[in-house]
Amino acid sequence: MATPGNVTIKDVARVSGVSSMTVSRVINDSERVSPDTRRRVEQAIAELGYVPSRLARGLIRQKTGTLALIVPDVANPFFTLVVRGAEDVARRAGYRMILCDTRADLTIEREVIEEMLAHRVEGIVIAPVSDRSKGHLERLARFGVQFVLIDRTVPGIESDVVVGDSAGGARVLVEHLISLGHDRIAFITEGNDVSTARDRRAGYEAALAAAGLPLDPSLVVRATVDPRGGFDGMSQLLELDEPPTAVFTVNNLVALGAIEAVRAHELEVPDDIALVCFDDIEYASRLYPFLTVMAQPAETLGTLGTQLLVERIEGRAPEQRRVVVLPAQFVVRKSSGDGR
Amino acid sequence: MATPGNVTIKDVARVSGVSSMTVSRVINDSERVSPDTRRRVEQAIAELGYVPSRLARGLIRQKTGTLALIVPDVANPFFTLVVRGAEDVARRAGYRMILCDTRADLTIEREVIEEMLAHRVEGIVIAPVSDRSKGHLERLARFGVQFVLIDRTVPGIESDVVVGDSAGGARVLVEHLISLGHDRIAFITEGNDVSTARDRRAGYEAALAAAGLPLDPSLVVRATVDPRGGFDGMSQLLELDEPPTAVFTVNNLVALGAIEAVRAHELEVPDDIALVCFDDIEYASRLYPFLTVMAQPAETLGTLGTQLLVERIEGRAPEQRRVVVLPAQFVVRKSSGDGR
DNA sequence: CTACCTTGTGGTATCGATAACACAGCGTGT
DNA sequence: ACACGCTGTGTTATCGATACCACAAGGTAG
Repeated sequence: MATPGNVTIKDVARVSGVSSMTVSRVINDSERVSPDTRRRVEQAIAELGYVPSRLARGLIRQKTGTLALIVPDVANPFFTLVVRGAEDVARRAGYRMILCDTRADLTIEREVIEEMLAHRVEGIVIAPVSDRSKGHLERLARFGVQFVLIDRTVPGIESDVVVGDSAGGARVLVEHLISLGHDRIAFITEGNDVSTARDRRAGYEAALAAAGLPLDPSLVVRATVDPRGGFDGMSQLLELDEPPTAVFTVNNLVALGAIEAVRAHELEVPDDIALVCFDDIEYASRLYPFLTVMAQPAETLGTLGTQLLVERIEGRAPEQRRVVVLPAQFVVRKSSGDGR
Repeated sequence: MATPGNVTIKDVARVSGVSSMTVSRVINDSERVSPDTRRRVEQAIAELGYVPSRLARGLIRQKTGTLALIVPDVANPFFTLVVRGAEDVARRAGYRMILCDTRADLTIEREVIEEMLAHRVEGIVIAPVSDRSKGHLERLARFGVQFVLIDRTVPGIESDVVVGDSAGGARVLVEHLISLGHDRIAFITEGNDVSTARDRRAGYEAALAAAGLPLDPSLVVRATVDPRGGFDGMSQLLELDEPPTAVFTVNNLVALGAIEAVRAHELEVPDDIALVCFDDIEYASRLYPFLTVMAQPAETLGTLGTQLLVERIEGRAPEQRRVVVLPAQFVVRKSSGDGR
């Protein structure tokens, strides 16, 4: 049997005895079609299993109905929720969503952005790798493709933005540790060229300063944002002459690795080291409500980011850029301990 | 400044003083272009920021370089890994991947499949909602779109398939419970129209039969495959006159809910109820290695499924369908207890 | 009865790329 | 010197849809 993959509007036209323009009108629910004709055309469509090509339509209409979502790590439970939210809003708004995982690699990010330009996506929701993504983003702007930054800002890029309150959240977490009596509090973070890391560091420093605690540079260690980085970072801290009594990690995955390092040193969280971090791990917390976290509304970052994007694409957005800072939720569990 | 979004091959041709065919040849690395011409064209491309449209190219070439991945729940850590694997292989093979989340809803599945047909994706990797997806899949086949089933088979659909060993894995899990002395072992599962549920049930029954244990229908309860379903299912079991002493759940999310139900009844896993399930939860297990699971190679399902698909699209696959059953890894942790 | 509008439909150009073919210019073997 | 082949380039048709304009048939106003 013939594959209907190559059934075109002309085939439908021939079978139903009208021109392709009329078929097009039926497909697009345009007014000017007599009920009788419409019926005949619809029947032909059903018979032939015709599906209009979005390629051809996109080419002539100059819009594809496709968006892209670019994140650094889909397997991070935080971004997984972002993905779900974004995908859902896109579908409801009548758009398809292409997912790209950059693996936090600037080169891959550049490549996927080029790909998305070639695909003529109408807009992009992106959690950029770092400030160094600026070049790619400027290229997007020059190309005339709308985009919304989520989770991370990039200095010099004036697009719509949806982020969590990193500075405020970090401050609350660290103040919590201080209130429990800690005065040597470390921070395991990633490079300062990622806005969330920068902002969380600012919150960390602000909390220390407000409490009159000194800022000890040896307590701020830099790591990759995955369990391995957390492991290495925590190991480094534990080997200091005067190790910290509490640690704040820049995100959930780093915290997991950090805990593993603590255990590897035959110590325990929170008894020997108190721990707090950004971002919850939904399913882990259900099983074992252990980590004291600043839980960001991940799914909302995805949904809201996509909504702002769609509004802008459809010209329903104000000219002014919109910067949304979503509050995070402070969830106290065991890992921060009961104090010293 | 003009947005280069509408820079076409003709603009490049004009600027570099050649015909668009020559530009096309440069873009496609075809041989027959003099070094000098090539240089001029490349410079014009750079100057104008030209990016060839995949729409136009796809239309004329009759291929889009796009695949689709359709899963029932991207937020399930199992499928998250599938997504990562699939996305990665697709990118390396030079394809883009559109992600669709059906939320285990047959209607949404039908819609997204139609969308993907309209997009003229070259192939689809799909974890179908259930056996009732058969109609959609037949439509795909008739349309001439290649697809590979992952995680779940569908009776009557003879495509390439990559699944985990559900029957074998289930049997091992239940035998483990039996070896620990349990003889009232329950199974919380989903509808029998999902192949994994069916196969795991077969494994469950086989293990009981092999041990000479009776099959008590009241110990097999049906639930939705999420924590809520697990909670409800376990609650139902705990309220039996003679509750089970051990429970096998059809997947990880169901297990989480089941545990919550046990706790809600002021009982404990594994002391009061032993628990085993399919599918690990990577980050949860790192934090708290608690669940005894049959860990499927989720990322491999994604990578291998996509590889098979690409091979088939590119005509490098044998005519014969390929059915790959990947072994799962049995990981004993605490939730199954030390026996009675 | 004529001018004009509305309705339903068709014809043709077009979106941006490539396939298929054509062809000019030059080198080469005999 | 001629047929032939190769190199580099251009011309035209085409992919599948829609925009835009044209137009016939019938209704309505004056």
